[in-house]
Amino acid sequence: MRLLLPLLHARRLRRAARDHFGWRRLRAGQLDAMKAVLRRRDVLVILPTGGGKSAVYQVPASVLPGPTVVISPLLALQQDQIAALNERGKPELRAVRVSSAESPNQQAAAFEAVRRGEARFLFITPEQLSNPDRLTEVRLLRPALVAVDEAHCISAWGNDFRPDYLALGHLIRGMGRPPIAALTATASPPVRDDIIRHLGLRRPRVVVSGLDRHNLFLEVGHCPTEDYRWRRLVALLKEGERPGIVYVPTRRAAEELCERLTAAGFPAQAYHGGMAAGPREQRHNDFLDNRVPLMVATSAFGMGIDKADIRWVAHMALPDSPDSYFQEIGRAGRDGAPARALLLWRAEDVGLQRFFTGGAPDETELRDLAAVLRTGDPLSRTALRDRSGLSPRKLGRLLSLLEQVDAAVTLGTNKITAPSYAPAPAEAARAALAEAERQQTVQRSRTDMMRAFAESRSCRGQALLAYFGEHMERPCGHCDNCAAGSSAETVTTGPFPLHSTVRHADWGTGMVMGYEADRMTVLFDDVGYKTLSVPVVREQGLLT
DNA sequence: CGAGCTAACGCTAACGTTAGCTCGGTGCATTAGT
Repeated sequence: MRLLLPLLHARRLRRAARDHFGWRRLRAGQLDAMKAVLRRRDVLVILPTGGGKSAVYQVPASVLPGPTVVISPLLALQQDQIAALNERGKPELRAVRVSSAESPNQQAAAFEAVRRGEARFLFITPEQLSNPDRLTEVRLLRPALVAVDEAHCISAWGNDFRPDYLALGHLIRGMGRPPIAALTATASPPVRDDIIRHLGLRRPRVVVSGLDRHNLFLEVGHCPTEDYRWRRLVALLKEGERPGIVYVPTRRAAEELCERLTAAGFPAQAYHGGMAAGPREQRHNDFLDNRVPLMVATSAFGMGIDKADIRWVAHMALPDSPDSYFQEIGRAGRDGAPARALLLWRAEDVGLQRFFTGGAPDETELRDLAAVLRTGDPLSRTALRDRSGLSPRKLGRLLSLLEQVDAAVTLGTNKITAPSYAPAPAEAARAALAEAERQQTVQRSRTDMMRAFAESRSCRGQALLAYFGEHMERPCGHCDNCAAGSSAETVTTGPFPLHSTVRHADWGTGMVMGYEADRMTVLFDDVGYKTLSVPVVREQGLLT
């Protein structure tokens, strides 16, 4: 019986995929992950190409005895996902949502539909769940599964931008701790660790597949001047392939480049987070429906672009990390036809990334805030803002740091206080500062890796995969360096096995991520990614 | 770090130069006022 169960699961899943979704085949990675979900195991799924990632939770959810809560970061994205499920017209796939876009009546109706079994999926944001009453309502639904879509947001946004992402593990425990399926298109080992740690995944089944995009040609151009960068972009546009996405670092650059391109005879539209919701949605849809051949956008344009025939993605600045870069170029060529990723970078681009990484927080402000939390009653965010005089953004960042060093805790009432085991304010401030520095060091090391990738003369496919902790035996054959013949033809290995743990006198312990020509990349716990020369490591015994 | 703006400077006045400053990404939810 024990041996039979997996077979039965596989049959049930295949039948559900066929009956509800019309899919006759499931990929190996997909089926493995689905079986794990059905066995009520936590899973972490990393699948770069769009098609089929949602299926990993949706197919098992359609046969599970209970509703599935889908935590998804963007309301627009939720809307598309819900529409896609409801269009199938199957009762097993009906989806509803609770968000600020619904009236209290609509929200009540959504919960009621799930309670009655008329809806199977409840879409919701982390912010909604951080409301204790809301969380209770969700718990009473007795969800059979929680799907965390775009799970890399935990790592990318949790620390400063959307702090409720960091609390997701607690929130899911608060809804009775159903099994969790975390899904993302890209997650390097430190991002995976963040996801597993913050969600509190228990011995998760990690499924990684398809990181090497064979049909995606990787190309990097170093640009000494802004004018050269423009000319390289124009050269790409003259080839005439459409549609394409041009990523720029700022909103202003998006507007300006869009205008300049249009004036130069390449009709384009701009997209960024500062636009009004109406035109923004309009442009998004126009792009999906082929009414916009060129989109000039900031990183706001990304998640939720489910379009298979994007022919290229160009970057007009160095992205902040290979994580972001891989996520953004991954939107090209999902149909499997040849597509291109062109990175046009200047050394000056790094400065902007340094700004975005943020400076060190003020130790005095941290200490004062920690002191306020320890004296008196728990306070709401608004009260804390009045008391401390800090801006909402800054207060959020400091609170998040203090929470991470056990100097602050958010209560069920959504009020914040210091726990009984909190360190003294001075100690809390010191620890929070150290934590902030650690996060910045790791982020800077990611930017360093991005720059190293841009400057590399070796195979780019290998370099990217090594960054994501995967080994590629031979050069990829679909990057500029391979085409130029500068990628090393021999299989490169070194003194330590891949993924083995090493120790460096100054940088502490780390994991061997990969070898590339005579260099090796190590991911250190405290200082992030470092690239070392293999001969030097050998001669001087740098690592043990 | 760099772009782009403003004000001071020089001193025939007009306007060119420059020092000093600010700003720069990603979104949920909520609220006050039409």
